[in-house]
Amino acid sequence: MAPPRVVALALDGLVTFDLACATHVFGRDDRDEPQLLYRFEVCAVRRGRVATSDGLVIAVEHGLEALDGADLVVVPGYVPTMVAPPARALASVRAAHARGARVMSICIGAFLLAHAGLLDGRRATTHWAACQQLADGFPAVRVDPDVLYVDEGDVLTSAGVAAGLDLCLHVVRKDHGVQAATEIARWAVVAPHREGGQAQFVDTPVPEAPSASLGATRAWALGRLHEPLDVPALAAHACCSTRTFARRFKAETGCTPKQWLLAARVRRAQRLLETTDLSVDEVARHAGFGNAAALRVHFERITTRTPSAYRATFRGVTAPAVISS
DNA sequence: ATAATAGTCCGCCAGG
DNA sequence: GGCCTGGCGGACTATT
Repeated sequence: MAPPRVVALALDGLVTFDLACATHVFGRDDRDEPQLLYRFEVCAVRRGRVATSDGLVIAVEHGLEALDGADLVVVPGYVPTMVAPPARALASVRAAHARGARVMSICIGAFLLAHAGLLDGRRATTHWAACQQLADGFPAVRVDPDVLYVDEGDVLTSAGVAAGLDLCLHVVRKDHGVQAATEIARWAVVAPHREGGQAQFVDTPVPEAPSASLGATRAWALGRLHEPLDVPALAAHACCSTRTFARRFKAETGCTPKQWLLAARVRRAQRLLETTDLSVDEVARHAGFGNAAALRVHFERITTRTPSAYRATFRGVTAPAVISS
């Protein structure tokens, strides 16, 4: 099976960083890779130079016809947002979507999807500072300002700037499994997984000194996911009450301790399904679930697949790789 | 598949 | 007064 073809649409006024997120995740050829995960191209309304909002000028090799063969269209942010992009660009993106391609936006790239009508009736997000404008300008869009990204299946949107990376990694995770996504994340030196539902505002987005944060407790928990961890145990490790622990945890990570733990356990299970032949029940126990039924509930909620379907999709198809964390 | 039980979350509030 | 902590009750969620 040929790797999915990813085409990013570079509009005038493009936010360079947004395009770079996609380039870095989908277009990398900077390490030994036994099989290419994606074919990646950049296109513009017409082949040639595109001026970015940052003052850089980039040379783009393809025109809109590149979208015709895309499996995934990536729309980076651009300014100004409320001016309708060229009709030909909108038509090409709409046509790609109608043909069955997935369409994703990074940051304020969501406005192009909105102008194209692809967000009507759908849940979507964008940079927190632009959410109000998106909601006002496009009343049919259900704007969620409190998440890092929204996956509506064929249409995906992400919040500001770096959340675009999270969405790109989310796509890799869905297409190629957690193992491949984790390896890319490690290469890019970003956190391997932030939940899409995580709040855009966390009180301490910049890491504090380790002694002041709960990072050590999270790391401790990741090392013993197979044990029956509960919130009192985590709080004890962090040397504070459960109430204070839960409050700090949410302030730092944007999600509650139990939900974080469940997500971490599902990720562990995903990796075991990809890399071992353990039965689903054994995987469940290794990942800290009491039995396969308990695993299934959360596995399906988070990945929208059953454990065995997940294994059938990914077992053996990801690049052989060093196991991390 | 369901219901009973145990665990989690969060607003509220008092105390330091 | 402003800020953080942690105990409590009741709604909600997970587990078996």
